[in-house]
Amino acid sequence: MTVIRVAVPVPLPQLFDYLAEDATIADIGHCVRVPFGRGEKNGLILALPETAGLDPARLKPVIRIQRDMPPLPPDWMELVEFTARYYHAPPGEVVALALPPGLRQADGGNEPDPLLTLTDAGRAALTERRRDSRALALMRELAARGEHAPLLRRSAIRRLAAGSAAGDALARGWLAVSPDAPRERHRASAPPPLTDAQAEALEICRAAPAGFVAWLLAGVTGSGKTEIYLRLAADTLAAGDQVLMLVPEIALTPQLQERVRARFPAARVVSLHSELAAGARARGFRQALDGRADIVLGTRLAVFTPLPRLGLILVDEEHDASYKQQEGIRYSARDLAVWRARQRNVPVVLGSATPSLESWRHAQSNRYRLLRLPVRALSSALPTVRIIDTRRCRLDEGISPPLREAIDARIQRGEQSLVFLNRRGYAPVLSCTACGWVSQCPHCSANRVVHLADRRLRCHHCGADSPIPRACPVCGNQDIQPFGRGTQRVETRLAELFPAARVLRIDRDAARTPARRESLLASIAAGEADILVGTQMMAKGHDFPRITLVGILGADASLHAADFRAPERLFQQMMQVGGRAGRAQLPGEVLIQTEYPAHPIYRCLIQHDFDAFARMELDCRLAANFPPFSRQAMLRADAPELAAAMDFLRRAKDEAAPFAASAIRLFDPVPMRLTRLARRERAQLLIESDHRAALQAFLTRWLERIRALHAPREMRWQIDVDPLEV
DNA sequence: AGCACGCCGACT
DNA sequence: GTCGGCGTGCTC
Repeated sequence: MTVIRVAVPVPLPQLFDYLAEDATIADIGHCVRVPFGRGEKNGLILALPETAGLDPARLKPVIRIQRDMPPLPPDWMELVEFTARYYHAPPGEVVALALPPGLRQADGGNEPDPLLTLTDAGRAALTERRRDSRALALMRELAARGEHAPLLRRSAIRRLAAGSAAGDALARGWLAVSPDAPRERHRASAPPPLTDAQAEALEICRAAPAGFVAWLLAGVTGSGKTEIYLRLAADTLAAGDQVLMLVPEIALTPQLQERVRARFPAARVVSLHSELAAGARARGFRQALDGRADIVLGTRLAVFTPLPRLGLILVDEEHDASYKQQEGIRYSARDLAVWRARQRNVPVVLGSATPSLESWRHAQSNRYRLLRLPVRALSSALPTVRIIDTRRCRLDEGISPPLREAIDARIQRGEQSLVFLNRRGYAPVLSCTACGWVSQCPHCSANRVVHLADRRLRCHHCGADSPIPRACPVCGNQDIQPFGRGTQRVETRLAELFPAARVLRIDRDAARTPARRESLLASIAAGEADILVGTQMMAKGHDFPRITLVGILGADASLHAADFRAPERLFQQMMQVGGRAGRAQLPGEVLIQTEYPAHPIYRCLIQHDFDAFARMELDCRLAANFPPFSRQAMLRADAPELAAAMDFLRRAKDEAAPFAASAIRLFDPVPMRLTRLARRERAQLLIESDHRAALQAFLTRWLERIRALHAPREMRWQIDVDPLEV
C-alpha cells in the first residue's frame, strides 16, 4: 500500500499522510480528496514518502485522486514549499492561496471548442504531392481557406470522425487538435524607436549569458521602462518561452494590458488578479499550466502561476507595497519572483523609477545588476521641481498663492493641472468647538472622516459609517466644525477659485467601480478636465500627456512619521506623482508645498537625484541597523483587550529566552500605532537579526513553542517575515 | 480553523 | 432532570 503525503488546507504546520493503493510517482502534484477529521477536504499530493510519519495503522485511505487535470509541476510545488517555509505559513494554506478556487471546473464545459489546425507536417505533405488521398484533399481545402492555419469547430470534427479524411490526417500528424481559439494575426503594432539609453540597456541585457540574472531597471518616470519589458518579452516569446509579468494593481493598468496585447497579437496573454471571477482565474491558470498561455500578466498572486516554459520574469514598479500581502500569508511577490527566477534559472527584471532601498542595496553590492534609463523618452525633459515654503505664505484651503497662479497659467494655456493630496474625504475629523468632542470611530483608534458629498462620517480603517450629526452628540452645541482637509474639500475650493475650470476628483470614492474609474480616465484623456484632484491612485502608472503641472499638498504629514520607511515612501510617492507632469512635448512643473523646505529630501527631489536620496537614507539605515542591513520579523497579536495581546507577546518573548542566540534581537512588545482596529486591540513584537538564516532558524524553533502556548480563545496572532510596516 | 468531548448553571 | 456555556485537544 502506497503512502502519499498531502497538504491539507488547515492552519497547521504539518503535512498529512494517507494510503492510496494505486498511487505512483506520477500522482505527485495531483489534487486529492481526503477524509479529514469527521469531514472531507481537498488537498494536494506533495510526495510519496518511503515511510509514513506516524503509525501506518492510523492512516486513512484517500477518497479519490483527481487525475483529470495535469499535475502541478515539481518546481511549482517547490515554490509553494519555499513560501510556506520562508513565511512560516501552513503548507496547506499556501497551496490554497496559490491554487485558484474551483480549479477543477476550469477543465469542464466552459473551455472553448477545440479546433483543427494544419500542422507543419501537413503543409509539408501537401507540397510533397504524394499519392493522393481523401486526407490530402481535405487538407488542400483547409489550406485554401486562408493564409494561416485553417481551423474547424468541434462539430465539424465529429462529422469527419474516425475513418474519415480528418481522422486519417490526424493519425498521420498532418492535423492537430488545438484547444485554442483562433488567434488574431492582424499586423502587430510597430514598436517605437528606442532612445540611446533604452538601446544600451537592452544591449547589456541581451549580452548577458543565459540563465538567472536579477536586473534592477532604474529608469526615471517616462523613460520607457515598459518598452524594455516588451522588447525582452519579444525575445523570450521568439525563443518559444513564457513571460511572467507582475504589476502592482491590474485594475490601474488597463493601458499596459492593451499595450501588451497590441504588441503581441499572436501570443496568448492571460490576465490574473483577485478581482477576476473564479472561472476566469482558473482558466488562466490552466492555460499557463498547459503551456498554452504565452504571457501571464498579473498582480502578486500571479507569482504562483505554473509556467512550464518560463523564460523571463518582469516585475513592474518593484518598489510598490502592494507586492506584499498584508493579511493572511504575508508574502512578497517581488521577493518570490526573484527566488523563482533563480530556481528556474531565468532572468528577472525589477523595474522602478524609485527602487526599493532593498533592491537598490542589492544592486550596489552586485547581487543585482543595475540598468539605468537616466533620461525621458519622447525627448521630453524631467519636470522642474519647485519647493514652496508654506510658512511664508497664506494658504487658502491648503492652496498657496504660487500654486494658484501656476494653475491659473495652465488654464490660460489649455493645459491640465494635478493637485495631489493623499487624504480622501472632505476633512479628516469633525470636532465640537465647545466641548472638544471629535468624530472618533467607536471601533478603531482613529477619527471618522467627514464625507460631505454623501453627508456621512466614515472610518477609513473599518468602514464604520454614520450620518453627520447636526449638533455635538455630547453637549448639543450646534457649532461643530470639520478640521483639516481632504480631496473633496480641495476640490470644492478649487471649483470656487476657478469657476470657469472643470475640476475632477480621482480617489477611491470617485472611482469606486472599474467602470467609473474607466470613465474618469477617459474624460481626463479627452481633455474634459482642467484641474485634477487626486490621491496616490493618481500616481500609479498613467500617462496623462496634457498634465504639465503637479501640485503636492500636505507632504509634511509623513515627513516625521515614526516608521523608518516613511521617508522612502514619501520620496517614492512625490517622485511618482511628480512624474505625471510633462510626459509629452510640453514641459512639466512640480510644486511641493512644505513647512520644511530645507529638508534634504526636497533637495534630492529638485535634482531628480534618486542616488543621493538612496545614499542618505541607506546611511541612516546602516547607522540604525535597519533593513536592508538587518532582517526583521514581526509577531503581532490582537484581542478584544490590549492587555491580553500584550501579555501573550510577553509570554512569547519569555519562551524565546532559553535559545535566542546573540544573533537575535528581540524587542519589547508594544501596542501598534493604530492600536484599536475594528474592535480589536493590537500589539506587536519586533525580532531582528543581521543574518537571514539565523532569523529563519530562530523563527522555526520559536514558533513551535508559541504554538504550544495556550492562548486565550479570543487571541489571534500571526508572524510577518520582512514586515513593511513597523 | 472546525469540531469534537467535557464538565458546571438556568430552564421545559 | 436536560440544553448549552466555552476550555482543551485533535485532525494522517
